[in-house]
Amino acid sequence: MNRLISVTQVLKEKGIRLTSERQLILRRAVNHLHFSAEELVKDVRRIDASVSRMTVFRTLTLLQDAGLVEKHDFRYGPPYYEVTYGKAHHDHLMCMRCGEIIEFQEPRWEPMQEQAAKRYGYTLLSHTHKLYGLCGSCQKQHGTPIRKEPELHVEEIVA
Amino acid sequence: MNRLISVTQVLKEKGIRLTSERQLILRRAVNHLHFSAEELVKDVRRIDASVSRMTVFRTLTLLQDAGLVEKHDFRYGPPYYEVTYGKAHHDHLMCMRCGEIIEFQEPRWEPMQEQAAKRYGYTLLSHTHKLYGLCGSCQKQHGTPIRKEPELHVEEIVA
DNA sequence: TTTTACTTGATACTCAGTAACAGGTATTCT
DNA sequence: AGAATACCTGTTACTGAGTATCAAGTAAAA
Ligand SMILES: [Zn+2]
Ligand SMILES: [Zn+2]
Ligand SMILES: [Zn+2]
Ligand SMILES: [Zn+2]
Repeated sequence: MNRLISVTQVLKEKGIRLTSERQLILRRAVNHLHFSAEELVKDVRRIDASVSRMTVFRTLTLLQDAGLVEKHDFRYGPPYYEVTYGKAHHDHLMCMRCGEIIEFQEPRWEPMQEQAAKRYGYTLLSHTHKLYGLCGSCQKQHGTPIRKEPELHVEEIVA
Repeated sequence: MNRLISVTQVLKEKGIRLTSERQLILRRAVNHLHFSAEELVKDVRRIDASVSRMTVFRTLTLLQDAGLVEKHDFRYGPPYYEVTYGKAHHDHLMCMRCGEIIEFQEPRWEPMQEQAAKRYGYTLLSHTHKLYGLCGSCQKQHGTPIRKEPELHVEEIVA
């Protein structure tokens, strides 16, 4: 898996020790697209139950500080994490009913945000832009109430 | 206070009972711009300690469901609430150091988001767009580290 | 007036983490 | 190699931002 190798590479360059726990956590993280912390904990512990919840959280913040992982607060469901290393900037579109998350790019917006910030004397450092709606198939299910807890589309274990 | 009157008006029209607790909570809420739930609890209880935390939370969700209040998850600090009733749509710009929150409008973006969603077969229902950076005065303070917990600019009590 | 519905406060619990701390591993120094 | 040091880990306890439950109180409807 290419992405795993390059991520571990970056960690080595930053002098971050690559313990077996961290390796496992990384291996599982790059296998998901958007995952909650608690999901990652379960996923990791299903493979090695001796790895503690704490270590998963600690590794997650480590990776965030190293700029490899980003945390996204979506309005529905828990915060999701994403291994962004090697991916181009993108924003997110979420279905409020089934929880599907689509990543999209809108290059025209990016410079406009910088300008907006400048109008108020700010230097822009980052931004989040999230769209919420109903996906094609969920639009058809008129009767069903909107679920607040989205299903996650998590791949099967390929430890 | 005009805004308070029109907000209570809307609640009456919706058949929501306007108890004394709710009146106090509303009165305090419209007095703040962006406030955390816990702040509102303290603020309300400073005036009437018999009002429970629960009631404040319940009223807050009540107001959200009625579409009068919006919750904003900013990346730094706790979630903030805002009485949006009577205000035009706007997005937010936050200083990562001092926590200042600026509301701004960018009418050109709004239709573009609809289009972006449509490209993926989605109907857009809402969105959040938040910019993070450093305000003018915080840009000058190079030495000081970036604080994660922003100071809140809360007005004095005018019960 | 009696029944019913809504609202409240107290208490307990959950979820997503953080903090403190002691024991275990690596790394570095001598 | 052995000692000193730094880093990493698991356990336990705690926090913040709520949610769930439930009994008692209050208001509205019949
Ligand atoms: Zn963007
Ligand atoms: Zn859907
Ligand atoms: Zn907008
Ligand atoms: Zn500032």
